[in-house]
Amino acid sequence: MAYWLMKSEPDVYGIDDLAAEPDGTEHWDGIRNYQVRNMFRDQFAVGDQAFFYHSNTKVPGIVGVMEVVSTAYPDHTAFDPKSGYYDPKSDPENPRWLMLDVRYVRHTERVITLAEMKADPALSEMPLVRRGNRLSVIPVSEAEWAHILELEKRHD
DNA sequence: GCCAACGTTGGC
DNA sequence: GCCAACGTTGGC
Repeated sequence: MAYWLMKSEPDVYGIDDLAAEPDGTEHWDGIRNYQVRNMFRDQFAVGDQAFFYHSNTKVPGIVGVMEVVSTAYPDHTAFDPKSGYYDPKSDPENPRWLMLDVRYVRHTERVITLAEMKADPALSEMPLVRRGNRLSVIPVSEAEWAHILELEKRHD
């Protein structure tokens, strides 16, 4: 089983939106980056766990946990000219972009902020805290996953 | 709102 | 196939 961190802007789609979905399940669409698409295609498996991360917000950080509940399949928003994610170079005969389904597991007890993860030597190898990283889906090692869950229990 | 970093596009 | 221009991401 693998672990992931998946970013979303709370103004667009946040952890509360996922929690409110029927069965807490929704597709993770709109990925338009080849590295992420390849991770979806080659590395994601049903049962994987993922952190829900709020980006582009006042206090960026991890706000929840979710579970991967499907393998990757074509992202239909790419076929829809009315969608903000429309990509004329993707068509149903030869889909360029993929999405998959995730299910809400829980909110974290508190926001585990980017600032504290950056300051933590145990997490210094995470692409999340590395300069210039722009991926919206990031692999997390088992050790990092466990460490972040420990961080969650710390309260100042 | 600014801007650094980086991916993509397209002319040549 | 190079690379400048452009667009996007996302922290601050």
